[in-house]
Amino acid sequence: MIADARSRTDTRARIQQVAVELFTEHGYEGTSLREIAERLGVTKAALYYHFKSKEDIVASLVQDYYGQIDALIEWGQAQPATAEVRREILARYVRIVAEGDKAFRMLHQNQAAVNTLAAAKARAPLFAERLRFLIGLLAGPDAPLAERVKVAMALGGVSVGWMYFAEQVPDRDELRATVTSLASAMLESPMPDAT
Amino acid sequence: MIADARSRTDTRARIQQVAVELFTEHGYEGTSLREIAERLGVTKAALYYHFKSKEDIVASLVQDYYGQIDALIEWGQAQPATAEVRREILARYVRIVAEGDKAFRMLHQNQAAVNTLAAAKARAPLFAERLRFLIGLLAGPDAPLAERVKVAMALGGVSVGWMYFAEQVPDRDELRATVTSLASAMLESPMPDAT
DNA sequence: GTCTATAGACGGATAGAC
DNA sequence: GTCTATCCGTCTATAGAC
Repeated sequence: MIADARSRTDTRARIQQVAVELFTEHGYEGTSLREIAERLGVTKAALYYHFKSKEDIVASLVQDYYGQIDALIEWGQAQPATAEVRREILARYVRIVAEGDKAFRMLHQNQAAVNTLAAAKARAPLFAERLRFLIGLLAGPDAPLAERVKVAMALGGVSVGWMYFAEQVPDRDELRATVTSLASAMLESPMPDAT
Repeated sequence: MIADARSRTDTRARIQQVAVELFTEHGYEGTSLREIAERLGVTKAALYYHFKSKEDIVASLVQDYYGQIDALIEWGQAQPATAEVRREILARYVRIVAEGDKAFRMLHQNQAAVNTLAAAKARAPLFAERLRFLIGLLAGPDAPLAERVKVAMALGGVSVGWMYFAEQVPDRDELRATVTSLASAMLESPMPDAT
């Protein structure tokens, strides 16, 4: 554990990390490879050794993140559809959001740009597609509309609740527990009467 | 009501409308003025008669939309802090989201780009700032963290719940009622025990 | 694995005619 | 109020030396 702890070829990981920061700050299209290279203290050309294009950088981030969501969906589909499983799916979802934090925020703040990049390759709006599966798992595939809306709102609440408070809270684990139990409570609450 | 119903100088409004569409599809930075002009059947230069810059176009959209939110916040601050007022604030918020629909989605999907544009002018991240005020109104300014998280989640749920279902639902008014009553129920529900 | 240098394209913005 | 023409900057990406 001495001398030049980073090195080897974690350069790739450092590029990803800086890219997340800058894409979050200035947006994907608003960030040039020059900026990324400068913050890393290398030149643009060096980036092209590790990634074949700018799009490839963001694609690697998308894959890392959505891979976790997809794994959760697969796991959920293999479980029985009980209330307890649903609670567990939700808890795991919150954990993914909480740990993927920075990448998650970046993707959220660049949905338009990221979706069009993805749309060029595969036919699938990223967020909406995953949300659809998660709603299916948590509400049952042919639950009435109001139930599905409730589930979507609970999941949306998780994103906003986490992202708004994560940076300003002393104890992130406590926040995670709070968000999880609030979202669970919403899932399990009966439908209110229409106003 | 005959002949050439659009004309006069609603060109400005048409530019805004097309801009919302394209910024949503390809992102703000991913959309060129050439594309906007082409879809309108005019040239780039024509746009500059109506807006002094590309940034100015998005600024006009931001102002239209956030002006409504700001008006709601002002109204709320002038009301007594009763449960009924809170329900009304929430109902009005949902109405703004539902009516501002397209602009709202565009702003959401371009947060990174839009925030940096705004940050250059005034020191204020747009979304976070408004959210802060709304949370203050709905939870009380020095409510405990968990309460504020609950409120943030309810508001976030409104955005996601509306945006995900708005395009695929037969009756938007019914969706609005559903979203409103679900969010209200969440606001008024007691805090669950931590898991 | 990182550099210098440059190709090649496209962007926002302006000038000035009509 | 819209057009043609053009300027100038920046960007992604590549070639080729070290």
